[in-house]
Amino acid sequence: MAKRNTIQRQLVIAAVRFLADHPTAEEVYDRITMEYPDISKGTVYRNLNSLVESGLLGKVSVPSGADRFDHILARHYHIKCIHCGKFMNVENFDYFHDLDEKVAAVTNYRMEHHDIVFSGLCPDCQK
Amino acid sequence: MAKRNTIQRQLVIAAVRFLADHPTAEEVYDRITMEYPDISKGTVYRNLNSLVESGLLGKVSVPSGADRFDHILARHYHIKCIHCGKFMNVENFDYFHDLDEKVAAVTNYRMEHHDIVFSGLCPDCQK
DNA sequence: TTCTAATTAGGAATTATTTTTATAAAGGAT
DNA sequence: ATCCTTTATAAAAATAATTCCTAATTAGAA
Repeated sequence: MAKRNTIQRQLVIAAVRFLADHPTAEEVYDRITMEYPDISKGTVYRNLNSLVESGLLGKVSVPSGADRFDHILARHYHIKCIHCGKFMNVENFDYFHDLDEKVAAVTNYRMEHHDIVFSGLCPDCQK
Repeated sequence: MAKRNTIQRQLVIAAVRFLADHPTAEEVYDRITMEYPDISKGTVYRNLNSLVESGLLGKVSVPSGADRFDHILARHYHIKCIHCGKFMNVENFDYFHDLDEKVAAVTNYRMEHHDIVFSGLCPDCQK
């Protein structure tokens, strides 16, 4: 039987798209409960992970923090400010499409993807 | 005042070196309690993070799992098997020393470092 | 449609991970 | 030795994520 397109599933994906900037599961939950207070946190977590498995959302593992979810599916990298914790996309920087292949050659893994997280001081925090 | 080199601190760093392959805080704690059962988990966490701040250990944020600690200080990348969860270093692959600089140029961050985690099927799990 | 079986949600509890807090103890400086 | 600061312990709290059971919902068959 196929995956069911429940109201909760729609709410989860809509919330991630609305929040846009890599919300955590908690932030997605908070957003949804504003208009649909009866959803349970377990449901949000379950749907987030299910949507990631289906390839409809991305998931980013963040240093010192909860996992974040991404509505942008095109491959890209992330950057985190070591002072204020701000987490965002690296814009104007090309994805290394051949990197997986290169590392596959030296590791003998069947490569799926790679993640890069940069850490540094954001312009605001440099002041 | 300088950092004190306590027994617990020595035990923590020795355990990470002994375990070698990116133990989690829990694994470090388990290892130490085999010979020194009175150490508390809070102490292990505190010392691990303190050693990371001092630059004596590395810390790696792992997709879907607890943070891992690394006794190798030379910059390198990591790879995780999406099937068995095995986590290891990428050997024979050069670190991109100029990558931080390039991304700093497009983001205006004062860059500190970057982490790359590859995900794929390890040779064993391909069978 | 209506029925049926499988999936999913709800709600709470549980597990996992990490940090904090309130003492107590210990090391270094004076 | 005395003072001051750092660190340890132990427990609790905070944070993050998953699991369990039952009831409700949904997709697809009839």
